[in-house]
Amino acid sequence: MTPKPVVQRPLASFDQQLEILARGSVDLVSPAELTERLRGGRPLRVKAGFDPTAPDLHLGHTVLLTKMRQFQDLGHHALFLIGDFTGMIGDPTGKSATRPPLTRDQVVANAETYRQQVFKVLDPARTEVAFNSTWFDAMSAADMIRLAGTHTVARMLERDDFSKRYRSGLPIAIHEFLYPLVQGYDSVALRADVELGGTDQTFNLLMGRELQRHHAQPAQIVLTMPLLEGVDGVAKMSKSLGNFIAITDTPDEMFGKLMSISDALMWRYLELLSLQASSVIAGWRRDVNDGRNPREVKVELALEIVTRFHDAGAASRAAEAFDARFRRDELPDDVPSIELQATSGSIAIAQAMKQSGLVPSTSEAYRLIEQGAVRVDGDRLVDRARALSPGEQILLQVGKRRFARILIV
RNA sequence: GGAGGGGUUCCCGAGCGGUCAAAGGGAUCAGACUGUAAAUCUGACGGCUCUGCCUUCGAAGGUUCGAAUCCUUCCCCCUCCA
Repeated sequence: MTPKPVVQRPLASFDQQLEILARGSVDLVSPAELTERLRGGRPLRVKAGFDPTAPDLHLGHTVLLTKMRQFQDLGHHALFLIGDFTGMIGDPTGKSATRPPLTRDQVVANAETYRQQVFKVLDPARTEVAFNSTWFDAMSAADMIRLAGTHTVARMLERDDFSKRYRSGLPIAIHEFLYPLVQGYDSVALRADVELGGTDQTFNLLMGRELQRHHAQPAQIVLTMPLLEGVDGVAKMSKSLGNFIAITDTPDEMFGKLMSISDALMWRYLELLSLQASSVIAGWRRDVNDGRNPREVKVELALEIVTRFHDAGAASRAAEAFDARFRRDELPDDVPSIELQATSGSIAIAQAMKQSGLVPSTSEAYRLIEQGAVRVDGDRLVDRARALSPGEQILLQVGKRRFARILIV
């Protein structure tokens, strides 16, 4: 049987499409079903749910968005679902206490922030933003009970988190059992063909399949993506660990952070964040094996990501600024100028460092001076008692990244 | 309700009357080396008016020349039994 190429942008064979869509994924249930649905030629409805809190996205969140974008580039339709109703339950992770429900205004404000950030990755023309309160607010208590009646406690206890808690005698509130059902019902309401999620979502995603079957819909394909490691390469990227690259980071910050990741992590980032074809990335890998400096590949990655969240001009400027500063040891062009008052005739250098915000304490300042980390007008400072007099103007540098022009008045 | 164990500097974790600003590891910062990579080496890692002084070891009192270390009360965690 010859598939008719009726997908809107039939760039690739179905096998190639499958390869693109499965790239980086942990689980795909199932490849055969996905291929079959791709062959159907209809743009697929690809759903991913997002928490109505935490609208400050970092690259970890964009793994799913990037995957959605890959679907879009093959002609499919993204369903960006904001779980404002689900937020009342809070995903049962067992670690945090029940979250306080957000107000309507907060949800609306967060949704707007999402909109601004998310469309750096997604194609707005092929994206539908939905709120699950739309259908759940309209649901009666009787409807909810019917929904709850579709599954058993035993079935719910299959979920890893629930079974662990049950076994160790930790509490599971009744409403937590509703979470997978609610999320699964979203797929029914949206008539999702595919749902994307992190590996921690597997149970909930599979629940969608069952509920769709229950409602006489074809079961959605489930695609889970791994959690992205942070810039330290160890823990998952998270705001609280400080190992994140925010999508609102400035071009310079973003470029610099990407250049600082390890070579091993670079390949991971390319696989999960880059829209480059796998064949291109494989080529780079061969080049590096043949002796090409991995740094050059990292520059490609940094350029692509900065371009995505800012633009190509910003990316090349960031690359240039990075080279100037770290390869040619030039000064950054945004050195802050600070005026300091010499209250008693002069001001000690350690004091100036603290007051200008270059160090948190004078103790820290003295330590850094003793370690040779401080430069005044480009020369290493050795005299820890160096005093600055009114009228004096110096360029102060602490380590490789902290700079200030100080004027004493 | 009963029995026991514990709260130490960002995190883990030693110390159990003076030699303790407090071992060791992690994280972090700085220097060296580099591709601001990794790895490695070196050093630092409470504060200050900085070669000395001041404040920390759950909280408040007390004993002592001297307490993170002993006593009292209080607060909070954990384990076992009921």
